[in-house]
Amino acid sequence: MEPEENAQTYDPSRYERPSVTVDVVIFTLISQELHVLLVQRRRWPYEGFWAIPGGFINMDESLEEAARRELEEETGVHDVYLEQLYTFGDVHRDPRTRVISVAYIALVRADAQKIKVSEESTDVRWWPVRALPERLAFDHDQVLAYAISRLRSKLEYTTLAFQLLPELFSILELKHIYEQILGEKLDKGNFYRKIKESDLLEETEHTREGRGRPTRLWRFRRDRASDKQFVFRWREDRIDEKR
Amino acid sequence: MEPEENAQTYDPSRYERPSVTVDVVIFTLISQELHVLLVQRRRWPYEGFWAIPGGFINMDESLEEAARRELEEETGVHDVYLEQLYTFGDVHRDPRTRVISVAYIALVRADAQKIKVSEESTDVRWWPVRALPERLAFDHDQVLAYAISRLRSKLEYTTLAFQLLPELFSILELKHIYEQILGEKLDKGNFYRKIKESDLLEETEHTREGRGRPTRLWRFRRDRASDKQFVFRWREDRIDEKR
DNA sequence: CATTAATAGTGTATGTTCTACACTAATTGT
DNA sequence: ACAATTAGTGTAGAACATACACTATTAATG
Repeated sequence: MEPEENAQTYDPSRYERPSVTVDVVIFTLISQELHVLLVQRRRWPYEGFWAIPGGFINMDESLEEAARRELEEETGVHDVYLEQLYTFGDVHRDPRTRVISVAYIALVRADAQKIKVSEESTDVRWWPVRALPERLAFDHDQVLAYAISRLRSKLEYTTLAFQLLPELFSILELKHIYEQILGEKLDKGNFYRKIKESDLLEETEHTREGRGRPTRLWRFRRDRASDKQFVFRWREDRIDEKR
Repeated sequence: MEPEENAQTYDPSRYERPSVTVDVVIFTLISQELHVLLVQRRRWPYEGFWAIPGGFINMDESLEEAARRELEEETGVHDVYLEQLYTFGDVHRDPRTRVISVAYIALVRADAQKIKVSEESTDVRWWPVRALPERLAFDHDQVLAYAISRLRSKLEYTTLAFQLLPELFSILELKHIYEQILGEKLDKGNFYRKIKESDLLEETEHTREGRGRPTRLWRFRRDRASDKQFVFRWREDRIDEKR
């Protein structure tokens, strides 16, 4: 922000500039498993390799606007959770030219599976995080690994988990997600108490009927918790183990 | 990373490019108080305003290399803690042209006060975080606020505070740093107990004599805690306020 | 040599939160 | 009626946090 300005007038053309792209790591939950959206490259470099979707930034849009645009181009979905992850800028990460990539994480709701990823199309696919392609294009292995680790740790002390759930869900489903992510069983009674105290859920009239008492469905109250704010956390000491 | 490539050959010049700068928010402790290094602008825009030091990225250096270069240019110091903070890219944050800034945080050790900031020079100064200039240049108020908040929250679950301390320090000095950054008084007794339990400190034979009982000096045990790992935390509920 | 000032701790009562587990309640299909 | 399933409540004990009073050690000062 304070370049060596020796000239009287600022002349940006004096400086050679890198390209700037925005890449978006898009997560969703498909049948209780975490998936990520990848696209297959059709030309050099890394032809045939899978890559994180992204594109050049336009001069008239902010970084986040660019990320949302990419996201909507790829999935047709808007109104999703979006967060800046990290900026990758190694000199030779793209063999064509100097490219700096601002990476974002997006969480797409499970019920928003209207996602326009056609089954036939071979070049855009949801990949389960547990079984990813061997080697991604560019430095995208690194980007994706970082995105996953960030997601895991943030799920433990933010309300991010709600962003992955469908609009309506039961408390036991919510508990199940937490158990999946934390890798341990949680006490049912304590879970009910905590989630109620947190005041994060809004009761709905909807139920889902089955064998026994109908499942009551709830909705996440966005107004009660911006994602910047901690509200709900399990096993505080687990926070210890990361970052 | 996957621009719309319709041409057979990739031609980067088709895209108009933003400038990319790296800004470094440099913190240190001066007489037990947290300070940040700012530079005063000498020309339009924001002439006379204080700004976070930074500069354009060169085509042959990575982001982190650029940050280290800036850091050394400003302070003459290397071997410091450096961490990427966030990338700021609003369209009109710089009135001259489109500028995207990758911001870093640097923590400079207190005993490294060989820092070449001359007292006479009016245009580079350490500012106490408790008494910053009213309004910084560009969006640097926002950048600095974010840096401080990140520093605060990371302090609570990492061993970052030790990066600010000299090689040898007393327990009360350590407590003082925590108080500075957290902005609240801590209980002496509880502090002693916790820091002892944590097993993070190594006793040394050194003391510093003064009026009363000599101050015992300690050393941080790097082996016991990488900064990625939680080890020491105060007031867990404060974690709420971040990210 | 007593006093003072500073660091370096210990003790403990009280309150808050976590944890485990037993228990009750509601609703529906069979 | 009863089995199955979701939906809770109650509670004792453990663990942890907080506040504050107290003791101990050492060296400079007069």
